[in-house]
Amino acid sequence: MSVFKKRLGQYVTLDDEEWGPFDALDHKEQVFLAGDDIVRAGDAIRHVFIVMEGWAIRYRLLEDGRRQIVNFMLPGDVFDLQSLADLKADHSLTAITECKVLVIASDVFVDMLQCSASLASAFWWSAVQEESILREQIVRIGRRSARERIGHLLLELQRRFVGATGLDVERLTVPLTRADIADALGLTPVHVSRTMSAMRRADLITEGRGGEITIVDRNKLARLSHFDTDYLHLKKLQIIGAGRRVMEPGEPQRGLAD
Amino acid sequence: MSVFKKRLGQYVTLDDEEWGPFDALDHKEQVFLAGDDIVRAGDAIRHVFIVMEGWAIRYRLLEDGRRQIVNFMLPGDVFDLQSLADLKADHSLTAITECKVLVIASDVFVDMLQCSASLASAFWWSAVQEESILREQIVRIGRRSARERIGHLLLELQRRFVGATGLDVERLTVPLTRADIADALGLTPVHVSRTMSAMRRADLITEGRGGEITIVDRNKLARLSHFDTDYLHLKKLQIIGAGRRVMEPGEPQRGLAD
DNA sequence: CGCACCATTGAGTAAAATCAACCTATGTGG
DNA sequence: CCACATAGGTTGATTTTACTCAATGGTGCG
Repeated sequence: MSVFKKRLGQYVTLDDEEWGPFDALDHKEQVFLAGDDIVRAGDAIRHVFIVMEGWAIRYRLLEDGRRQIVNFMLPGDVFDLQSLADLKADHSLTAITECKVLVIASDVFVDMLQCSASLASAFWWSAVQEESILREQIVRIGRRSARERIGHLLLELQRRFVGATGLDVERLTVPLTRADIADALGLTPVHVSRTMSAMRRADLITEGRGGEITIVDRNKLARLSHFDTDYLHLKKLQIIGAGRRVMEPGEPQRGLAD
Repeated sequence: MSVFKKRLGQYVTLDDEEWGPFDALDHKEQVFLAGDDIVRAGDAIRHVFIVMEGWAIRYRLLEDGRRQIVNFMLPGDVFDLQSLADLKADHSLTAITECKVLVIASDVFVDMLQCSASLASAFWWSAVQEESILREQIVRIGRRSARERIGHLLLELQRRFVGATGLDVERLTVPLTRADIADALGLTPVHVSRTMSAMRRADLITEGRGGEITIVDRNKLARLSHFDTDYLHLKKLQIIGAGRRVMEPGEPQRGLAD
């Protein structure tokens, strides 16, 4: 099953028939190399994109070169549903690793939403989750210390990655430079470097070759970063892997760092 | 005409017939006093709200009492379209002045959207604009100095207020304490006070009785704060008042601080 | 009047930024 | 295979920005 269906599956469970109108969509698949722009600020957007593989960033550049990364697009993420409103992009989207992306014309996409209430509901959840992630990003930057910001972001990325792939990995390969993390969290690369060094010394994370970050003790890091998954609006937890439990919809969820 | 229709009118122009399904909606009107909660974090949301009068804030509280205001709800603003996805609120909404609010059951609202493409498009724009305002808030907090943040926020609030009321006011009555501004911008009240004093001394703003803030030179403040209205996605400018010009849809817009 | 709430101001401190040097991998061309 | 360039990460010294703590004063209200 595609990462995309797995991701939406975190909110609703659709059977093959319900996926029908989606599977029948006229679409193309496009590959972007690391560094390629997917959407440029000012572009008229006429397509909906779904990330199948790779990571991308959504960011704004200020006149003087400062950059703010607004959020990260991971496998399974959908953007820009805002294109349905026929507007110009107010920010840019760039692949930071090689990305495989599904591209669907906005009008075709709208037709699909109108003919299937269950698909519309699933995509609506996706849009709501994205907005919720933006709000959490505001809280993270506005009211947390550097260490809390970094820990919180790592936990979010890890949790979102698990949601899309179903793989319960503590060891996440994060293709982000110190500058990327800094521009996402409102810090400088130097300070990110120092803070992450301190986090390594405090046994919160370890780092290996090529951006591989391991969260040593998820609960401890979650406590220190005040991370709580509520804002991701996950209705159930479906994890595939050795010795993992599978939760049913409706089963109450632990609040912290699951 | 209601502030609400005026606000959506910034994006689309609908005639009486097109507004029909909206006017026919079963709704109630509710008044909240300053300090009243409109939505509490954890509540199941089953209603769409439209602010007719007054100001409200959307915010999250951290465990240790820190507060982050995510955004401000002004007359004409619609929330929570996220209720259409049947989720629990991950944040709270509180009136900061007396608010008159239209309350519509989510399912009734969805029915209306489905029977009118032009209304659906108008509300979709409203949701897109809200998300765009969130992204700009991230940029503001993440990559701007205290003075830039305050100037930028004041300009946004002024512009949004003009959009909803049609009154081109330089003198905006902002019902916000220093603590509110601080919690919105990731600062402390003390620093907000100091920075705004400096802004008064620099003739960027003046302040009168009861939170009345006048933007002395909008263009100068916009330049200093790097404020640009693009992210508000306004298609046309309709201003009522002495000696004001009225722009037609399609007419190009100036980028700065209009 | 006395209380509550808010804004302001001063003094000292802390967190993060800046500037700059240096180190390590990786990749390139001779 | 080595010389060199590039990009990213780290570390030290110093400065800046914003925070903290604390006192003071105004305003509105019962």
